[in-house]
Amino acid sequence: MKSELERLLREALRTLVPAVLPEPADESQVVVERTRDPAHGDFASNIAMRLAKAARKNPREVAQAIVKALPANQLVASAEIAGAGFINFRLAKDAWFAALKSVAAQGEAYGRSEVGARRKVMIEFVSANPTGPMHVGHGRGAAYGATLGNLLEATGHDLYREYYINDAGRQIDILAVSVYLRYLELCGEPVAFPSNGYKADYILPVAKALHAKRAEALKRPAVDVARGAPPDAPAGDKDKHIDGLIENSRKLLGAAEFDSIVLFARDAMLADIRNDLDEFRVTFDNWYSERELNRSGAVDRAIEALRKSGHMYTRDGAEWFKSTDYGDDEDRVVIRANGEKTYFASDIAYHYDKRQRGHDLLIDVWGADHHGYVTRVRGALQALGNPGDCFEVTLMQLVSLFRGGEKLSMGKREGNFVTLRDLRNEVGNDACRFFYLMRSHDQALDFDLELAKSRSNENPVYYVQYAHARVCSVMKELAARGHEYDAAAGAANLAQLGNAHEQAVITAITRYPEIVERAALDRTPHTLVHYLRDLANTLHTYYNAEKWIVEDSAVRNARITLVLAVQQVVRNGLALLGVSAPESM
RNA sequence: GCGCCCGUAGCUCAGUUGGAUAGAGCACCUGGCUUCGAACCAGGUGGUCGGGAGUUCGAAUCUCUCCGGGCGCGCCA
Repeated sequence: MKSELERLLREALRTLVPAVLPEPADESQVVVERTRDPAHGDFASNIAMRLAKAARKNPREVAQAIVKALPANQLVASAEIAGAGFINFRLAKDAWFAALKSVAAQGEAYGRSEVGARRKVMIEFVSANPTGPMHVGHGRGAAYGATLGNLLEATGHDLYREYYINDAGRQIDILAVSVYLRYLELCGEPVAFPSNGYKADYILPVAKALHAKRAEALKRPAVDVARGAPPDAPAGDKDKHIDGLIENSRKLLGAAEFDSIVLFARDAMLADIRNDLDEFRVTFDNWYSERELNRSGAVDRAIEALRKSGHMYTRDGAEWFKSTDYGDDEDRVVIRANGEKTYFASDIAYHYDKRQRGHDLLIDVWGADHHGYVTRVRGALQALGNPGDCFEVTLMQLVSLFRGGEKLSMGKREGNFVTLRDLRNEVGNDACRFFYLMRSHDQALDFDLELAKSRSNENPVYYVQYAHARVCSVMKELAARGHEYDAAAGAANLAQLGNAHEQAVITAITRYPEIVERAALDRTPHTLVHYLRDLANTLHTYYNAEKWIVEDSAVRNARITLVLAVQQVVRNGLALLGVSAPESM
């Protein structure tokens, strides 16, 4: 539910519409919105224009009829026509004070709602390949997904957060063989390292741990490992080199033993990722393994179900999903001519499985470079009998790193990328999350390390946090001067709040529930960030304009009530963002 | 070539289910601490909303077209 104020106003207008118009009116035409500029009124509505359009009437006459019919009451103090079809409402003070009191009454729950109607939503995000540490691009998805999750939870959705582990297929084999080759070096059996293997520093500790655990048990002659996989393979044939090494290793060790290296390497990478995310205040209800998905037979079952749907066919020895039936540019291979299943097959099964587990809405947070996959995954879900709108993807645009204005190229294999952990250590978790969330997800993000580090004091996160700390500070000062805050007296004397600054503050506070709702439903956490900045601004302005700790106890308690409400909202908002609300800075 | 994202103040960005005079931050200029923390506040300079055409009472927002930038178009994952 939106704010109480809007609900009441909407209701009042809804009863009016039939009185103004003889024809029954569509409820969607009852539009009540906040004005950007409070000078226009507390609420504004362009209902007159919409109704006039629907009924082919003169907008001005409609507006006049509405204003005339709307009785001045406890809610609305005045209504006037302004602009093209706008009606500006001035709300009665009682309405404002009721809203203000509800902040104190609800505390941490202020801003929460049930618009989600307990809909079961799964959000899957990050899902970085466990082939190395997370980089700054993953950090954006992590911050976004975690906060969107918080928002959905706060708005009454039954939320489930999941991380999909890509631990099947070629990439994880390459990780394993990279670790194994380093392990062989430690055994005194060096093998020429493939150019497209993972040769970054983080591989070595894993190899050492493996060596510590298994000693020389996995040692095989270098010549055998390298046999038929010449490192001098011609350019463009890099894959042959590493594929040969993988195949030889698997043969020499046996499939089970090679798999144990795969799992060992995977778990080491996952432990690091998990720890990184924990520190970044990003948590999941479940970590779902692609490997297990395969093992359980879920992939085969999904493919079988897809065959029965009649949207599969064979061509050139491969099996294809007819995704063009669902708006894709071309059909997609599910089972290759060599009998192996594609990554797409896993994805079909995984998303099918999510639905089978009872989630109504699947939200995936992907990098924008995967946008081409949305249609085919949705198509597969539809072919399997699901509604198309049960699947939603938020695409995160690229994060580019700059150092002193110079763009850094990043390659995971080479390991010359800046990790999320490095970034967090340099900038801090709070600033990091705030910075990631400041921009719309479909806006490319340029992250300048020098700027983020050297000027972290100018990061807007401090501006918002300062508002919170400032109220804490005033409360300390209040006690130091021998006053005690009397909440009952504050609530009883809200009528003392009347100046323009106080009105602006109250207006900002009452907008909060609407902001949270919109941010959740539109999947736009950045709007909450901007709101908090605005809210902090109104508080700082108020602080500089008026003394809060005054001799008159009625005024003093009323003002303290107001600023404590702001503090509560700041705290609630920052909590959704995963940013701390410090008592002092 | 096709698909998606973007183009708004000097810089970084909000605003885009069509609505009032297009807004912030940074930078720049002016002013405010013997008075609850100046990590703050007040005021000011700064705009062909990439160009053009269209739709209508009304377009930064919708349509078309052109220009510029990014990403993706595999029987890889």
